[in-house]
Amino acid sequence: MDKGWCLTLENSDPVGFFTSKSDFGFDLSSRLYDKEGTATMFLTGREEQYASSPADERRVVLGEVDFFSDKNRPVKDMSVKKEDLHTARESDVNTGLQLVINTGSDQSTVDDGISSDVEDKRAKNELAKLKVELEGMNAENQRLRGMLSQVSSNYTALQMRLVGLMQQQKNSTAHDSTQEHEKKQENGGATVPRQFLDLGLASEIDDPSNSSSEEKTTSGSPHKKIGRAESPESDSCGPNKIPKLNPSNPVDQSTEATMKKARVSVRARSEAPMISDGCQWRKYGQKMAKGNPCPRAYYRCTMAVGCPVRKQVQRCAEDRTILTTTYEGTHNHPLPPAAMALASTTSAAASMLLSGSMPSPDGLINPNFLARTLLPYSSNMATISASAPFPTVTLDLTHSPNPLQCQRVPPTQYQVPFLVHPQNFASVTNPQMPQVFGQALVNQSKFSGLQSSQNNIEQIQPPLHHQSFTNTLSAATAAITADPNFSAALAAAITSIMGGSRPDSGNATNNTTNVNTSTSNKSSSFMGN
DNA sequence: CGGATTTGACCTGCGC
DNA sequence: GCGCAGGTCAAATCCG
Repeated sequence: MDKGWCLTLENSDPVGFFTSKSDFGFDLSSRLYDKEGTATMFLTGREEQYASSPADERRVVLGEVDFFSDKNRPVKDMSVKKEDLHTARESDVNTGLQLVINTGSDQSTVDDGISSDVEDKRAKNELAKLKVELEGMNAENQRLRGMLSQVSSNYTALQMRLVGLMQQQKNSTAHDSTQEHEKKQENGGATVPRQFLDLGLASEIDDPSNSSSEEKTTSGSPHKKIGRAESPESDSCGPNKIPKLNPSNPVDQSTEATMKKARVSVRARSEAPMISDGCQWRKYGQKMAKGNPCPRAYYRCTMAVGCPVRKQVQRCAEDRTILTTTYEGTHNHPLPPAAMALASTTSAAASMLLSGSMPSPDGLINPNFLARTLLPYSSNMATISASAPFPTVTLDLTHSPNPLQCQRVPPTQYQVPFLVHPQNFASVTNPQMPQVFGQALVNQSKFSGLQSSQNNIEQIQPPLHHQSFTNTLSAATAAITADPNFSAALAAAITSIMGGSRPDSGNATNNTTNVNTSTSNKSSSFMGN
């Protein structure tokens, strides 16, 4: 014999037996309403003993409880909107009366004064709480903005200083050497600082040689032919030149080559033919790529003479709203801080990818900075691949932003406002230079109304700094506050990759780690909440 | 007219 | 060595 609870309707036969009150499926402190919500029928629970065997129908009533007596009612006259419970509970007990159970539970709108007050108070409390949270986030937002701009300005200053130092070094070596020796000094000098400056500032070291070789190409007569064997790979950052000039250092050779090849790829949804990334680009080619009906366009940075940075833009074959932009090379010119954040991020990522370790301790591309700068994409995916032929960092921005971001950023046709929203000034990336984003939309005059001439750059800069940059930072910092976990995840991903394969060791194999904060991903175990 | 884009040709690297 | 695909060049063309 078992003891249990018998549920009965008022003045009717039992409708069910349960081993405990909780098994009723709803609060026993209930009354039943008809569809109109008027007539009530009390639920009554009786404690009974009954046979566990179905054959034995005998029951012994031990006691009967009216759950609606004042003594047992948990909240006096608490009632619940009938619709809620109708849907939720009607199936639990089939009374055959199409009754609606009123449990007196606390989840619902209210139709009497007391519960109304309680609900109001609770709502107000929650509202106040949210306000406090919002204020906190705003404060953090402001703080991060300040940090971001400070880092940007620090970087710019440091970069300019480095340029000056390099120029100085170049000049001093030039005076002391023969012409042939000069060349060696230039290139040799380039490799030394790079060793500790890593990718971000390495571009500056490349500058003299880059500029000189590029100037040969660009500043010369348009009809002057540069030997084909020389042109593409004879860029100072090209892998073929270094070994000749510095054959005694194979490590540097491979590093140079890898740096040249290191790429940062950004996938984003955009209707525009090209996402704005703060740089000025000139299209120099277009090619049909195998396996993709969409042509691949080739662009070269024209913000400075001889800037070796190039990018490829191609639409995804599967989803043509997705635009894949791949950057390669290092800028040889300072860029406005407008787009520093993300540029630094990808720079740091690429740097780590290439160096096989966390960024140099100079602080420019330290993990914290990486963290802050990558966070705008926190709800998206960063894929870092060391697969051949080039180590590539891919920022996949095609995933939906997380709810927080949705709330903070007005919806646009783009999913990633920070990157491709025309008004927010897209900021994309440079694989190696922590300063690429800036002057976005210089080439996107159809969005901004700005012209894309060199002369306008200066005109553009003030609004960049004061308006668009602010917008960008807003978006960035908003995203930062939205997901504080992403940076650590990315750093872990990079470290993970580096642990498995070092591109500069020449044994790059398929070794891809995904950092995905928006969807579950088996390969990113470090992103668990 | 000057700068940007287009486009066909050419070069290079890689796999077979 | 050959063919293919990716990447680049530069003359032609477009456009403001």
